[in-house]
Amino acid sequence: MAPSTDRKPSISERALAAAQARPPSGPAAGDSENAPYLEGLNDEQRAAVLAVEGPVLMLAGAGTGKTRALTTRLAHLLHTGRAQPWQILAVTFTNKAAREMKERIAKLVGGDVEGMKWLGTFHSIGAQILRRHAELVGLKSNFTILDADDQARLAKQVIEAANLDVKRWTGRGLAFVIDGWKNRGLTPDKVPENEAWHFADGRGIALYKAYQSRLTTLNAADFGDLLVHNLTIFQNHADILDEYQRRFRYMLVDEYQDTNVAQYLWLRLLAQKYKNICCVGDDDQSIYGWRGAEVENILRFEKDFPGATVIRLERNYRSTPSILGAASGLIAANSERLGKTLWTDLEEGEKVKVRGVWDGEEEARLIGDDIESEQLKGRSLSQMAVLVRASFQMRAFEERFNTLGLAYKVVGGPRFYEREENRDALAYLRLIRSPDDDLAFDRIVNKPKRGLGDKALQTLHKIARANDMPLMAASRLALESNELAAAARRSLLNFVDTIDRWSRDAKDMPPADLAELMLEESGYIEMWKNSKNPQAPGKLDNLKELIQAVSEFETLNAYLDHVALVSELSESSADGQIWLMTLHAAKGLEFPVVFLPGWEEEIFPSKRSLDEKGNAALEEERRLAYVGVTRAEESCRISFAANRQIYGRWQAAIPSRFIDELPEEHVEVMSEPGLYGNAASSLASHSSFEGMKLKENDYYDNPGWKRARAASSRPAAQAPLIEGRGATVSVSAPGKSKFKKGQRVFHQKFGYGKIASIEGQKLTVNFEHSGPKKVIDSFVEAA
DNA sequence: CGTCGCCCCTTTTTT
DNA sequence: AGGGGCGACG
Repeated sequence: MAPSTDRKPSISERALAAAQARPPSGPAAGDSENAPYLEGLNDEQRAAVLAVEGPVLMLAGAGTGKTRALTTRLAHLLHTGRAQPWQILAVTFTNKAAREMKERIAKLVGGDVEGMKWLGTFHSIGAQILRRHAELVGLKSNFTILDADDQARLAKQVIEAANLDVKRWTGRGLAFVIDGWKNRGLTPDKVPENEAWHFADGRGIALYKAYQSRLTTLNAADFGDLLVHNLTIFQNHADILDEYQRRFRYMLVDEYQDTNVAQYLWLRLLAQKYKNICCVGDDDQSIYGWRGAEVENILRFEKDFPGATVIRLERNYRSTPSILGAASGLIAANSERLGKTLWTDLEEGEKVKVRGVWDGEEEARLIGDDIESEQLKGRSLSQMAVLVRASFQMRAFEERFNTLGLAYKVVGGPRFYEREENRDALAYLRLIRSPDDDLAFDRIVNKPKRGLGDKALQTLHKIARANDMPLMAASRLALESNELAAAARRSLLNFVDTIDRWSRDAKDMPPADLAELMLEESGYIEMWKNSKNPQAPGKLDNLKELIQAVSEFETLNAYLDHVALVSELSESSADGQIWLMTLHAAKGLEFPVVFLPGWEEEIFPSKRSLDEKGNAALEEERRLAYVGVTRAEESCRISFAANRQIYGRWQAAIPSRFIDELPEEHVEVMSEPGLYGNAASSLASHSSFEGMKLKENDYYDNPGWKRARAASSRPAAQAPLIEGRGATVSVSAPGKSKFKKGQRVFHQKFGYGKIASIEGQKLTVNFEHSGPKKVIDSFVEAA
């Protein structure tokens, strides 16, 4: 693929020229357009580095060397003395991105990035600022940061307190609605009246208020608060805003397409003074709309910052033309785009492979086989990744990899700190740091059992509510009254005293020692040692690991903040391990070989996105597919299964519409490897491609296909077929079924059933054993 | 007070 | 399929 002739280099070239023409301004001691770190950058990247003054929007396609341009830009700012490390605000979206940026800058400028204390995620920087001014929003600086679980728990309490039906109105539901408001920067007083109906028949805003007031009592902030409180402080205290505006001479924002309104407002406030803000993003990779991200932010940048320099990075260094072509064809189906033309000089390479399989197990087996054969060809495991839509899809692969003895590494899998024992341990630590943390108190006051059961707890809650005080304080009050039974009182006294003692210990003890002491003395470790729960040994191991993690921090505060904001153990190196992760987690990464399983309707695109009205959600799914394909450098292998187990039930699956959208010229349809010799396989897939322009529903009628699955040990006569765009298959195209309503049919997985309705080739069949299901007609035969 | 068993929901995606 | 929540029992 060659650069198209009508690209518009003019903007970036102009920017480059302008940047070069501008005499070094400010204390630009070593300013130079020939600095060594600029070597090897292309013109656009260079422009992005050198256009330091004023607003800059960098539209960077996948694999165009965005991070390189970005980190070089930072190095340039530092190197030329335009800014001290602490005068630069650099925000990323994920911890991973922040870490990577730090490392790369360190390489460029040598070691000294520690001074860059304002490089981090929105949330970590928001938390940092909030700690300094917490009292202005009614918190203490040692406030607790709640995670999603605590948040839902608290929301549930609020719902209960309002005497609403907890079954009908869940804590998670309320937390979700409140999150939505916070994502838009709305405090309870700013939520439009008519949105009260978003929850509990019009009580939404009142509940939001109650929730916030509970948070204040608990001395806690949820994720959304970290930014919204910042906004409140900035808006109410001009002097503080001014201080930060002055501090941040240069601002840099990564993944700008993923920012939500609150983040946008936050950035705009901070940038008002110098307007040296550089936002980097790619509208085609916006995949966090569900979390409140607004692509509009990127689309209106030039309006917000008039005179902004816009630079496009369109030269892709990562993927082969086939992969790029497939991805471009796919994303072209979206309507709301700024539009970009990626190009590359790399060699053609292999086509994107698409493979249909019988079910999820077979898919995992074949991918496992592929991985092993790549390994035999000398590819290391860490060069390969399996990217799934949702984490429940990982299990099949983990099982298969375990069977094969392949080392794999899950990114963003079950979270370490979400496990029961670790959350308990953290609750102990949290209570030491912030005695007002009722959620922590509730969690561990009777764990291990201390004879403080429901009865006692209810009394404590009652006292706490009556006096509007935290449970810890209520406990002290209760000890001076007669409201508790004697045994409970003794036990509570002991508990409170112990907490007090630990709090004193905490002052002059390394946090890891404290953690160990607490877990021992509280009897918590003992509790698991005595437990006959089969998972107990593992839990004890996790607790050890947790103490180990604490030991990497100097203060308890630092550790707890880290846990709240990072929520993962530091990653072990992935040498010699296959990567297994969600598509979301894969953003920003690249791998020579990428497997994309599960491309089926209702999985990918997800059911939820299909249920949504309008096509915004569907377009986001498509962007996610685009992200997936563009992770691949050399080989991209998509697969789909005809049957999938979901919620423990077998479902017939339909190939994803995204498969149809891949341009034919970049796709190769594969049959099942291992069933063919290599030569035969490529022959089969080639001839199939030609021969495959069969009648529409022949794809599933293809006897080879069917046979392959009936007896998967027997070579299929012909590859499963998929045609390119247009003529396809078509699962989605209307066709006529050869069956009649009411007819009795047989399906290999579901057995016998009667056809209830027919819609094109999609049948709804009432199976005798497995109930009503939708299946493709070619999967059943007349019975 | 603790254990058993039934029923419900779950599966997006992350800070 | 699996886990959590809740009610019924010991």
